[in-house]
Amino acid sequence: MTIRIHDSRAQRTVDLAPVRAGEVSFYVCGPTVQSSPHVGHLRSALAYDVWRRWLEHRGLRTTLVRNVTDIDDKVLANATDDEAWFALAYRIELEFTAAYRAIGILPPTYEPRATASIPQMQELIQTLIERGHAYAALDGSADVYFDVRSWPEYGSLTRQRLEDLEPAGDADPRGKRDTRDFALWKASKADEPTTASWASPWGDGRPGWHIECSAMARRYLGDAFDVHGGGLDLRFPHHENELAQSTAAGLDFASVWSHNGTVNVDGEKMSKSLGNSIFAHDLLASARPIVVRYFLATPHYRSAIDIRTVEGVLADGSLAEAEAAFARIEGFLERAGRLGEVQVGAVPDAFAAAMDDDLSTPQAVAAMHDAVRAGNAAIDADERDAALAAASAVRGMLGVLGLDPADPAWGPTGGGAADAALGRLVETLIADRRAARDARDFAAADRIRDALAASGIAVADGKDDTTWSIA
RNA sequence: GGUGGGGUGGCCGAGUGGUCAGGCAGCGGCCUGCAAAGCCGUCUACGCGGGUUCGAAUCCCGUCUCCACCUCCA
Repeated sequence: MTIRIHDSRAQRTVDLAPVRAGEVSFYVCGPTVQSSPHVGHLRSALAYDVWRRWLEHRGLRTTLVRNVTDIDDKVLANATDDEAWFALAYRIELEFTAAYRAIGILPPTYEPRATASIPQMQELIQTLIERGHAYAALDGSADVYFDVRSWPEYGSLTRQRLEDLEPAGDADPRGKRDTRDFALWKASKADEPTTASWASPWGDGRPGWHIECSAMARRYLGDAFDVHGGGLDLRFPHHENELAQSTAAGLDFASVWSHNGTVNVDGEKMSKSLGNSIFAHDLLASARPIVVRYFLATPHYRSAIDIRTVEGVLADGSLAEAEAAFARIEGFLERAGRLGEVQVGAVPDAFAAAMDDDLSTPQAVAAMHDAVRAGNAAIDADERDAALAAASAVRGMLGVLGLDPADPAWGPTGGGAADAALGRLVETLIADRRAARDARDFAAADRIRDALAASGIAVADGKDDTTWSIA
């Protein structure tokens, strides 16, 4: 078994060769906790959650670090007199945690906050200065910049030549040797709260955006690790700068650079200026959480996902299609469940081969639908064993994808006095309808069915029994 | 201008040389008292123009076009 993964730096799909045998280490860029989570954040975290589940399924131990950037220009900008920057950051962090959990994303192995690794960042900066790749600002401020001209490999991740790049806009260029140099350490400014300032050898200040990831990846995963992941939009400048910092400091850093695709809405990139951002809250209000996960996990993790609405209604476009497709799978498991207990079975070879090949979930999901169809056909043909075998394979595949409806993560499936009362009521009506049908009084039978339908309850007549479900 | 990724049937979305992706929607059939669900069958494909090849969505050349990044962004 060889697992292949696409490396953005090499621009090709490579065999995954862990730095430490039997263990795969991931560093994934998490959010800057400045405003509520949107679909793009969910998609990115989900992509690496599925990676992790698959690798674990293959018997590899995984360590996944996903950071929380809790100090940043925007965090400071969004703070108010009533809500300090650290209070804002924590409130938003909790929103992220809730959104991740809602769609079944497992907590990372570690989830470090940037503010808890300031000494490690300073150590890295010091190393860069000593090696001649960073310098204190020329204007006497406490700023420290990375010297891009000192590092010939700068630009190698995104294959850009220095001359083609535009100036980095992260600080007053007067203190820079080159406008494309970027900040490692940012001097405290008069209008910034003292709580957002740390002492350093170069003066009070706070870390630049990129250094935190280099420092935390090293702290939790070591000088060399396997996969650095994140959204495609982070490739430049963020990942380019991370790579430059870490390698210029003498670290091996990540073996593979992985980038997940972005999320668009009706063909346009989500952005605040267009006013078309879809927040996790919107998505979860428009579809069941498990369907949201199905919707986000089914396309390949490197392709763009386009969320289509129907005249702006989120629930009616591609989410509705996902609901229909997933309901088909659930319906099969439900029918099979009436024949006997459905175990969590082994995944078919086609599914495993697809997942091994750079996590090709579209093909893996196709294999799952094939099993659903075969299982449904077996039910129709009264082949109980074949039906249950197909169902257990489907459960196995769903489990790996984090989509098993029976997983407690999706909440209790029924139970409670109200559910029990509803069940008895519906069963009574169904018995009445059965009596009417036996008497060939179809008008009465249809009245009962219509009444149930009007309450959102669908009935379906099988060969020997009638089942019902809440639509 | 630089870097990277696309253009596949009504819609979404796989597929790097030769049998089928898969889903949603449609149509026909089976099943049903009628439905629903399910199963079977089925239609419209590979941006355009050349080329290589016995054979191309898949390789080569040209061309049109869309998008992302280069500026905070998962």
